[in-house]
Amino acid sequence: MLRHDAAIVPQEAARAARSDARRRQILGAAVPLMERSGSPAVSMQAIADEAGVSVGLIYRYFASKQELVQAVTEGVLDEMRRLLAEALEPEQDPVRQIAGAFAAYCTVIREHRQAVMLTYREANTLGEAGRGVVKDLEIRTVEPLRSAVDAAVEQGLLRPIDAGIFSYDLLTVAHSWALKHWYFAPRMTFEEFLRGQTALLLSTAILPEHRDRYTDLLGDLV
Amino acid sequence: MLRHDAAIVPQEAARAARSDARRRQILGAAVPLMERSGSPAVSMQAIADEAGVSVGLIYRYFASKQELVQAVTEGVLDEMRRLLAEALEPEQDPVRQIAGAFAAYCTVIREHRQAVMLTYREANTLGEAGRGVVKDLEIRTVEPLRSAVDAAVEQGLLRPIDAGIFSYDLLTVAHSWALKHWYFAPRMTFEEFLRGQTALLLSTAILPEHRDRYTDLLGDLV
Amino acid sequence: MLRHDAAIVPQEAARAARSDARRRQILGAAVPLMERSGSPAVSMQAIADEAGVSVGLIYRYFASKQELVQAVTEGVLDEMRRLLAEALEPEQDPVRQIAGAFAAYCTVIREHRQAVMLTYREANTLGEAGRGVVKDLEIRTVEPLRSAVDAAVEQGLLRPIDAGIFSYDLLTVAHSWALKHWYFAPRMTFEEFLRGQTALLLSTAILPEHRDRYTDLLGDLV
Amino acid sequence: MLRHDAAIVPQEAARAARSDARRRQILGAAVPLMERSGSPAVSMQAIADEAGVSVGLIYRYFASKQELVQAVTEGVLDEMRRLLAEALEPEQDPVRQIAGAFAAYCTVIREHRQAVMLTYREANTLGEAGRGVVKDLEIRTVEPLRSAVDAAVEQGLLRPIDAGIFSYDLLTVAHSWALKHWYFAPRMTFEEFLRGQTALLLSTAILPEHRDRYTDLLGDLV
DNA sequence: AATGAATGAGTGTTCATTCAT
DNA sequence: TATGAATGAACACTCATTCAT
Repeated sequence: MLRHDAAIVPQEAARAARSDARRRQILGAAVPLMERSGSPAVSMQAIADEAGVSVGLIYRYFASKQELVQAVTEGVLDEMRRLLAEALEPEQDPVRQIAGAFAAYCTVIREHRQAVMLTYREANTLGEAGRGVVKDLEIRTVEPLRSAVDAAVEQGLLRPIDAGIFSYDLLTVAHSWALKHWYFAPRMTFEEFLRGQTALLLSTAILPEHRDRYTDLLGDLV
Repeated sequence: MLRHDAAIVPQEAARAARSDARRRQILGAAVPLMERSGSPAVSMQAIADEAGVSVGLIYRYFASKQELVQAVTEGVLDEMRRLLAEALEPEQDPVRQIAGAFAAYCTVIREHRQAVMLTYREANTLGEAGRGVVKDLEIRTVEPLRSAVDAAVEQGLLRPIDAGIFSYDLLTVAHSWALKHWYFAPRMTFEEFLRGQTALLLSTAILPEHRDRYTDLLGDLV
Repeated sequence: MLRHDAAIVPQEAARAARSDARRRQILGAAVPLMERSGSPAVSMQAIADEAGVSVGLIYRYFASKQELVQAVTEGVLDEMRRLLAEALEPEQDPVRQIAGAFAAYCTVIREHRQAVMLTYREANTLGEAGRGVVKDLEIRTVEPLRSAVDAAVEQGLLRPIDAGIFSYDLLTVAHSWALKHWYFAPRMTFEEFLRGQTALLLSTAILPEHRDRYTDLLGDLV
Repeated sequence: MLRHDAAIVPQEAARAARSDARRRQILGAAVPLMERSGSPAVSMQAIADEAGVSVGLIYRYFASKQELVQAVTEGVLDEMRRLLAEALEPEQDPVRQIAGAFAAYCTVIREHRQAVMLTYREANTLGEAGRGVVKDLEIRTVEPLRSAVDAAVEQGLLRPIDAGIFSYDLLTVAHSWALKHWYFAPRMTFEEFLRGQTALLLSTAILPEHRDRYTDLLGDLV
């Protein structure tokens, strides 16, 4: 019996691995297409062609187009969250943690503008369940930022602002490099955007008596 | 000849007026449908039914669905701009002008959440030309805010912040009541959102020596 | 107002007439195809081609394939009923009425073997509602036969047989010229089938004292 | 060589036995599915799942779905024939043989209504060859009935009726408990159906001078 | 100016069949 | 022998667009 199991289990593991690879292959084809044109404009045939598989095979891995769109959106959001978590650098000072996280967000968003726009576009076409997942993922994404803000307030570095509002504003403004790219990009470089927004938003929050410690972040707005 | 002209011109004017009424009738049917479901999910037949006209007639006023979607989007944006302009109250103090404009934006957005989301959704499906119009309209929308910021900086009430960035951040944050409604709405009332955001964003910018004059706007964050 | 109505009503009547003609055109194409191959084997495209219209147009007149199949089946059954009613000759003697109706049934069935088989095949693929209509039509079809049997029993010409069973047996046996055509056709002519079955089934029922009056129907079986 | 053969032959027999078991396993899964829904509505995957084998394996035993449908139909017909042969009780009197066979037919049909309907439905979708087998099986099925009728006629118990017609009518009427179940079932019990039809059909055929011997069969219709 | 019948290309989805393992 | 992943043609159905009236 043990031998039997020993023979079976790796076989099943191999199958699961192949199956996972297929899913990734299909999603990998679908993501850029949907980033470019939005899910309604992308046909299953186009995805199949891009992935180099047949239409029928997609339906072996995703029950419907709706489910595929859902998986694409969640995948993109999860990837964003992962990248953001990864981009965070360890930092003792909570204010510098906030600034670092904001910079990390902006940098990742700069590299994945299409992905950000996809999440805004598709979030509304998803069903109720799908929307729930999207929300959860976004809240988990903001989490590091939020806890840094909480810590900074607790340590008396920031005014007693609402961490929920402030961290979401930071995320929203970071997203605006993608959503309002046509506005910002012709007017400033990404670095100027990042520096300007950091100064603008942080100068809000830092208590006057601690500003001197963050002149590098606040620039002209000390 | 003169008489002829005299007879024709009003006739043409009447025709133009009727034509305009038809356009508005069709757009008036299309807007709520597309706000609810997004343009790809709304068929020309559905719009015709809603408007009480035939499909064929729509094509007499809009060359294609694409063009109708464009007109819907522009119409919504223009309506937003108009409403915002209208909501602005005359105000001498530029800082209070900013606060007033932001409050006006938020209030209008609160009443037209679907419209805001439509502009984000459709903006990316429009062609290059369409996108240009959208951008122009948005810039014209921010204009009152921007010039108030400029004036406030000039009068030495605000730090020397970039008016372009700051006014766009204000717009973006106002939009977030629509875009992130699922996040904010369960956590606070609209009034709390408005008061909190106003204090948060303005406290950034107002120079310390002038803060006392705006304690009503800054709340706990003076 | 009257003049207005006078202008409108014929217009609508004309439209209804055209619409009816279209329905008939589509059904006229669908019926022989489905008689030949059964509804699942006939594609909407094939029906459209046969009718010389586009697929889309079919859906203007029938909401779904299911509904079209239903209409085809009902149409065939109704046509059968109509033909049978038409083939009935006025006849005083109820026994001769029965024989005449049976002969009429067989004759119509002989000309529409495919149609009979279609009704047997499709009846089971129809939904509950559809099945109801089929049953009603069949019961209405047997009605003339049934009332003739009732009359004959009442007048003491037949034994006290169950008219419901007997008339349905007559229908079933008439159908068997279509359903078991491969069996009967090589063994006898249609006339032999008709004469044989009439004698066989009627000799059952006629009371001995009246048999002499029907020697022409009973043949060797008097 | 002999030893080789001796080793091979049982091996081949074992293989054939296994192969037969597989066929039965697959058919056993396909029959109820197709009885319920008709062959076009049953996918090969569904049959494989029901049988607990893979799709591929089905194709090792049946060259195509068509062939499987054929085998299912033949299997059902053959099973019907077997059951009917089995249900026949030894009986000296040919008239009682006829009545017994008819009762046996009706009883088996009552238990296998779906199977009967399947044979009517599928018979027309089979190819020419398939139809041939179906016919042969049906003729073999009627055979006991037919020879009983022949014997009864020869012994002077029945009028000189055509045994081919009469035995087929008996089969057809027996089938009508399945085909017209919606009509008969709400109007009478199965026992009433059987008794009524037996009396009705036999009273046709039995010569007057012998009727007294069969009052139990003829009921009111003696 | 206005209608809506008509088109047909295109969509998402299914499923009989094959074949590498 | 047995699997089930993979194929792709076919299906029912939709809808932007046209055009005779």
